[in-house]
Amino acid sequence: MSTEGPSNFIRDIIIEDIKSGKYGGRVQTRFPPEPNGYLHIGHAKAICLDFGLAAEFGGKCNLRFDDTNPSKEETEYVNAIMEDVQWLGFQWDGLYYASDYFQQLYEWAIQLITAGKAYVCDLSADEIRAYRGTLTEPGRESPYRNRSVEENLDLFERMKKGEFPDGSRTLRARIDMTSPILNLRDPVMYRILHMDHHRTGNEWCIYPMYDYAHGQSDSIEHVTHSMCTLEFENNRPLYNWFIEQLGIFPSRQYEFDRLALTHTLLSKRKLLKLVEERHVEGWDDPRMPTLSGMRRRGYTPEAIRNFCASVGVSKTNGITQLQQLEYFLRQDLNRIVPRVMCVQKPLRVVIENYPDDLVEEMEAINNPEDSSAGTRTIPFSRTLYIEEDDFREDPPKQFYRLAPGREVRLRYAYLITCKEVIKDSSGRIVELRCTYDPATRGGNTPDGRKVKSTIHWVSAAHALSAEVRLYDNLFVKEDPNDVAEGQDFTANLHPESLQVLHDCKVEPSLRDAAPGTKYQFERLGYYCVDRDSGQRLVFNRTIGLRDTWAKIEKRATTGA
RNA sequence: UGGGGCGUAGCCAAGUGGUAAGGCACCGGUCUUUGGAACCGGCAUUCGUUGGUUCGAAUCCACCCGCCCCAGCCA
Repeated sequence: MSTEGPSNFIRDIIIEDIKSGKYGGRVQTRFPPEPNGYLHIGHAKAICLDFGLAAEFGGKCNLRFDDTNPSKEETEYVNAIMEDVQWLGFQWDGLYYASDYFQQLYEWAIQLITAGKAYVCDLSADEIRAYRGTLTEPGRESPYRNRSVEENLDLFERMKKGEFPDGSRTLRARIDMTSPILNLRDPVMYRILHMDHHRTGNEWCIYPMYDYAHGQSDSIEHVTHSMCTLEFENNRPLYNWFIEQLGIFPSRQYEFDRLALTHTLLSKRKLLKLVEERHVEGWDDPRMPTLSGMRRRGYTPEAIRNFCASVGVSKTNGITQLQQLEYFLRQDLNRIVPRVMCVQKPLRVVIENYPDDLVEEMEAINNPEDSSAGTRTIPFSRTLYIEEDDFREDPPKQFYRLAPGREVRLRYAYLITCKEVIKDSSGRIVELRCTYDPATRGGNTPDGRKVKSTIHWVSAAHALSAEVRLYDNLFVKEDPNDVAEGQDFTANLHPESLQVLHDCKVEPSLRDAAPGTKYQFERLGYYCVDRDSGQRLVFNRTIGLRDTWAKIEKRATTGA
């Protein structure tokens, strides 16, 4: 057991519990998603906590699907969730479903009815709401609250048998209609729903509510520490009430703050709207904050886990800046991903004094952060492509890339000097005529001369064409929900969150790059091969490199 | 005077009576065949406010202010 390193209040509680011998030093947690949608980065924080704490203290963590509402749940989501949890790097001990417990829950309901702690109520949904009272006024007791145990037992059994239509009756806990805690004002335990369930089919037509299922499910699994997000603080009294009335294993619930990120939406309802209204291409669109979207974008599980660890666990409603996530992404990618050259916006360069028929293989380092990654060779020839942004006919101050008369280094190749700029009839620069210094092969300068810039390139005759998809934040504003009256978050959608470049040039070593493979395009950023890639190469930009020049240039144009 | 939570730097966050960790961002600098990475340095006399207790308060007490959650037969 480790008690070193950054802690948090839940971890501290666990350490205390182990020390005091509560639960015999055992730690059992669970991650309990409802299979009604895809997992996103917010869930990743919960997963890291649930699985991470169990692992740290030699405990176990179950994956339990909270599938108590058949109207929203599907097997497709169950499978996607399992895939995402494993991709993130975690393996559950037990795999369970709340629906596994339907029979036990039903028997416990009968036990509560028998004890006079639950009753069948014939009030409609509207009536129940009216009887519940308000935040400041107490509720009123249902006229059905004092039915006899026998009648309740009979009615509940008939509810189960399917004798009544949806919505006609509910089973309610008999607690206190005047409680200041709204959840305790005779909460509904069961509702009638004649609907197929993704696992139990038509076996049941009454389904337990979250509050009646969750705590008992934890208890059945002997969960010691049940973590959930802050909005469930209000449910804790009820969670405890059922466990106490039933006299079952005392699981305890602890609430922590939900993850929130700038420029990002993490509400299943809103993400669903983005998908349905085709603002994105699907749940795994690389701009989505879903784990499947992030995976396709090129995120690594390690980066996400490190990020989750960095934001900590507390009870404050904070909004973490996206840059913090991006930092951990770059950090991980930087040390594991091979470098390669890609020219996104090609500008032709002809080396006038380089032999027309010569092709040299230049040796390049695959990953300067990892010497075991070795080297590869890249063909060099007379006609090349360089990045359009790496040349300025009239270079501004502090721009030290290529310009007329200026010398720069071609990465791993030669030093070249720009002699002439060729334009088309419209004045657009179409080609640069340069000369190279044969003594600088590999980019070395035997005379010790310095050049201020090294730029990337690709041999025109050897380059492969590729499509590159550049992604930006899906939302322009930090808070996507910050909109004018009458608008919704879609008003904040970034019109250029996806930009497709169709004729990028990549070095030939990328010919057979398989989908999912990650690279750093030198000086540009991190990219990965999209699943759309085939005979035609398609890359997703995961994240750009930090760009100091862009910052300088922006500062200059903004007029600082 | 409904209940439950939370306020420490631009953001996240340690800290639980002994004189404000760390990370992101930002700003300098070193180094560099990626304007990347790495490295060095800077960045809260003050912890929502106001009082009080104390030799000593972000930590204890009181009041006030602000924000979040709860009135689904959703989870």
